This record gives sequence, C-alpha cells and structure tokens, in this order.
Amino acid sequence: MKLVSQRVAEHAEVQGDTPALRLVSLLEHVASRDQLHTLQGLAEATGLPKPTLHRMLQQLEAAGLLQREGDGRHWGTGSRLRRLAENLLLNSSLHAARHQVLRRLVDEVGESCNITAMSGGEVLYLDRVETAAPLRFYLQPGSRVPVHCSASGKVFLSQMTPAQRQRLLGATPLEACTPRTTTDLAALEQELRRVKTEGCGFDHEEFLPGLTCAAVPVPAAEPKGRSSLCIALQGPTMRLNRDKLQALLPALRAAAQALTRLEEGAPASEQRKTS
Amino acid sequence: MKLVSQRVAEHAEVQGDTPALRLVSLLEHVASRDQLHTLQGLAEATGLPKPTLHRMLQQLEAAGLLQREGDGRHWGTGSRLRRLAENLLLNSSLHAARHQVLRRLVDEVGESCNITAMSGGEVLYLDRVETAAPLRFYLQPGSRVPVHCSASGKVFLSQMTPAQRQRLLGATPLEACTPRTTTDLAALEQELRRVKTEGCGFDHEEFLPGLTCAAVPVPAAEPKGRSSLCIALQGPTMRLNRDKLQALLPALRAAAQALTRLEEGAPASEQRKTS
DNA sequence: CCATCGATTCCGTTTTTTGGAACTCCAGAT
DNA sequence: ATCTGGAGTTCCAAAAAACGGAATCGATGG
Repeated sequence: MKLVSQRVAEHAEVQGDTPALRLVSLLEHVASRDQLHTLQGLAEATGLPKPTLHRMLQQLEAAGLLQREGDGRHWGTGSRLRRLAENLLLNSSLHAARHQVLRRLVDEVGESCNITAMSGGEVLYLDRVETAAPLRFYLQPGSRVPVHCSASGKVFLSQMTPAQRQRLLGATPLEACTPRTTTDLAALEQELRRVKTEGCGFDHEEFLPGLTCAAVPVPAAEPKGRSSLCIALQGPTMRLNRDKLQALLPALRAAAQALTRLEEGAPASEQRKTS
Repeated sequence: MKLVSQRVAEHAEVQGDTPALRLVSLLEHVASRDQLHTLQGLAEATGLPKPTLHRMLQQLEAAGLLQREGDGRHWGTGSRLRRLAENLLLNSSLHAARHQVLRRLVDEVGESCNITAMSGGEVLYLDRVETAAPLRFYLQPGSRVPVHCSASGKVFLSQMTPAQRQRLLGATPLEACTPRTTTDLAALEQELRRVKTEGCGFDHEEFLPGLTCAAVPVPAAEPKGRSSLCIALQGPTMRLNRDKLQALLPALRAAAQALTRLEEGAPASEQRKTS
C-alpha cells in the first residue's frame, strides 16, 4: 500500500533532483530554524560534502539570499530572502482569499477540507485547513494522491475526454491502495459517469482505511475556460456516513462557487504590457 | 562617480550569474506581484527564451515552488514557497530583534541608520531603517558601498591587520567617489589610526555629495570572537554638522551594545547534535 | 479544413556542478 | 615557539545540467 508521497527526511534533509533544487532545500533548511548554522553543522545535517556546501553557501551569499553572521563562520538568512518572503506574503491575495473560503467551509462542516488540482497525473493538495476535531487525518498541502482512488481525482477524470483518460489510466493497472480501491477500469468508468452527472465524487476508504471524502469541481470562471480545481472534504468514516456526506454537499458547492467568484474578481491574468 | 551597486532592471528583470540564481530571480518576480503569469508574459518580462523559461517553470512546479493556476496556462506561487516564506518570517528572531534595535535608534536620533558588515571587500547593508524626515537618502538593505569612503568601511579597515588591509586596498587605487573622497593611501592610514583610537568612523561626503555618516563597531560577544558588524547613522550634511554628529555618538554606541547583547542572549551557534 | 499563435519537445553544444584530495588558517596543547 | 587537530577553503578533471534554435503539438477561430 502506497502512502501519500511526501518528502522523507532521513539523514540527508536537503534533497533535490537538480542542483538548483538542492539550493532551495538548503535555503529552506536555514530559513526554517531560528538559529545560525556553521558549514560543519550543515554538512552533518544535510549529508552534503563540505566543498559542495561551501560553494552553495558562497553562491547564496553573493546573491544576498544568505549572509554570514558574527565571526564569519555562521550563516543566517539574507536580506534578499527576507524581502522575498515579505513580498510573497503581501502579494498573495488570491491564495489568501482561497484560504479564507476554505477556513469558512471547515467552520461550517466541521471536517478538514482541501483545495486540489491535477498535476502530473496525480491529485495535488494546493491548500488545506484541518478541523478542530481531535480525531483527524494529518495531511499537508503539497501532498499528492492517486487519481483513481480519491474523490477529487474522480472529479478530474470525469471531466476528461475518453482519450485523455485512456492515456492517463491505460499505462499501468490501477493500484489497490486499500481493499476497497476500485481496480477494475470498467467499474471505474461507470462510477465516473455518475460523478459527471451528479457533479460530485466520493472516496469511501479507497485510498486510506477509515478515510471518507467528497469532492466537487470548482466551476470555470469563463464559459470557455476550464478551472481545474476541486474543493474536497475528508474525515473519518466514523463521523461521515453517506447521509451526513450528502447533507454537507451544498456547503461544498457553495464554497466552490465562492472560489469561482475569486477568479472572476481578479481575472488572474493578462499581464500584457500596457504600452 | 560610481553609485551604490544595485540590481538594475532594464528589460531583463530576471538576472543571475548562475542558472540557480536565475531560478530564484524568477521566483522573486512571480512572488512579488499579486497576479498570475503566463509563459508568454514571463518571456516578455524577463527576456528569457521560451524553452528556457518553460523548463524553469516545470522544474519549479515539480518542486512545489510554483504551481499552475486556472486553465493550466497561468502560474502562481506554490504551497512550498509560501510555507518557506511563513517559516522564514516566524523564525527570524535574531534579525527581528536587530531590526527593533535599529528602529529604536532611528526614533532616538531622527536619522536613517544601518547595520552593516564586510562582505566581499565591500560594505554590505544588512538592515536599514529610514527616518521619517522628508529629506533623506533612499538606500536599501543588500546595497554595497566601497570600504575606503564609508564610515562603516573605515571602522572595518581599522580593525584589520596591516597585511589584511594591504591585500584589500593594495590591488587597485582608491576610487574617488566624490571630490572629498580620500584617495591617498597614507592619508587614509592616518585617518584609520584615529578611527581605531576613538572607535568611530565618519564619512563627510566622501561617498555621495551631501551625505554625512558616522559608524561605530558592534563589540564582539565573546572576548575572543570578532563581531564584524557596524551600526551606522546617515543623513544630509545639512542636518548633520560635526557637533551634532558627535552628540549622537552615545546613542549609536548604546545601540551597538544592544546588538552585542543579542548575540550573547542567543549564542548564535553550536547546533551540535545533542547525541 | 486551414491559419495562427502560444505551449511544448528535441537534441547537439555549452556551461555548470561535483566532490575527493590537498591546502590554509587558527586555537589550544605541548 | 612549535605542534596538532579540526574547520574552512581551494583545485580541477570528470560528470551532469542548462541552453536555446528549430521543429512540433494543440487549441482557437476563421
């Protein structure tokens, strides 16, 4: 059974498939601890060779992203990185507004909710707000789950043309994440027709035992456009029988509408030069 | 006359000497505008070729630093980047505390002040708080100025051994930034002896016409350690005659002490594994 | 059906990264 | 004063990654 794919930090905390991403990971490591770091300490923490690390630090220092502190042997964040962080948080009105919608929805339904998108053939959690209830699944934004056994994934699949769906699912057999996972393609296609008709997808313990989900699509802002977002609710099966789930759908749909309105309000685009 | 070296954005806003830094610049570009971007738009804004940009965007998307929005043709910040920004600002107690010291100092003396360090043979502005006075010099953290014609630079030079100083200044002749810049090495050496004795450096319009500065070193926290910081005040010559400057020195010195106490409080280091 | 425009992929060339080994620098011990 | 050990730094040839012009794909709209 495959679990949610997450960055696993064992000893080499600074991961990355390319040199550039390793640099970013290093920035994350330094930025997420309220302390200064020595080259030696970073080498131990990350598992990178000292010369490599030294070069990375120099490069980041020259760029103003990190800076040496104190006696020159310690490193901390640089003003440019701090400015980047400030600007980012100041200029995130779209994401901030989405987060508010999500938060209000969670208050209303009392279960954890996500905003999801298709990305790289999987469902990506863009944002997530957790319920205050003590029993809950702990998942993070940035997590990815398979399309065929998640509520959002089924919604995305239901919106594709048969050809697109074939390309995505035809390559490898459907993996059985739990005993309840639908692994038969024909059965999945049938379920997808229902999803398309009713405009909502479910996951009854098909991805994780004990986890029940419901997802509705976020309608596109422009008639021709496609909004590839879903808004989804998830919680312990114990609290979410089918009637309860059905009862919460209107709230989900309202939140989805609210997200659509966000994209209308700030048309999201057209940074054409006003020449 | 050479001005403060700053990133100059002409048409190619995304600069960087290495591929990794170009990626970071791209992140900055996207993060610092509250809008979504198309590949086309970014290509125009940055001057980068489309295939290059496309590869960069894909890489950043795969890493979760950016994400596609809406119809898949628009890009915005990713959850990982936003989390990085949040963590960074949450875990910046040292820099935040320094900033507070600086802010209090500016309130007290009524002129803009900087925290500076030596970096790469130049003086680097680590942090800066500007006075509320309407007439003021606008400079940014991350700016760099020459050592030989800045108040902080002279303080740093005065703390070096003659050999170190020789290596730094001997290579190229001292550049005359203004008519008042000291370009004679012997004259500079003499001034540096005074700086060392009195523990404060000045800049009387040696870097920019009309700009007067004073700087004092931030004492090292540990007796053996070297704190390579200065705290400096700068303002229009009009408001800062020599007597006024002298009168403000105690406040500067007190702020410098406060900075030292910060490094003592949080020893800044020793991230040894508590094994 | 074709034309158009933006996004995407290809791939040989160019540039950058990599990291073991060797070296420097400094502090504390001899 | 010299030695010693550990951190930081430099070197450089092999290996990996980025580069970007040209070709291709794919959707829109004529």
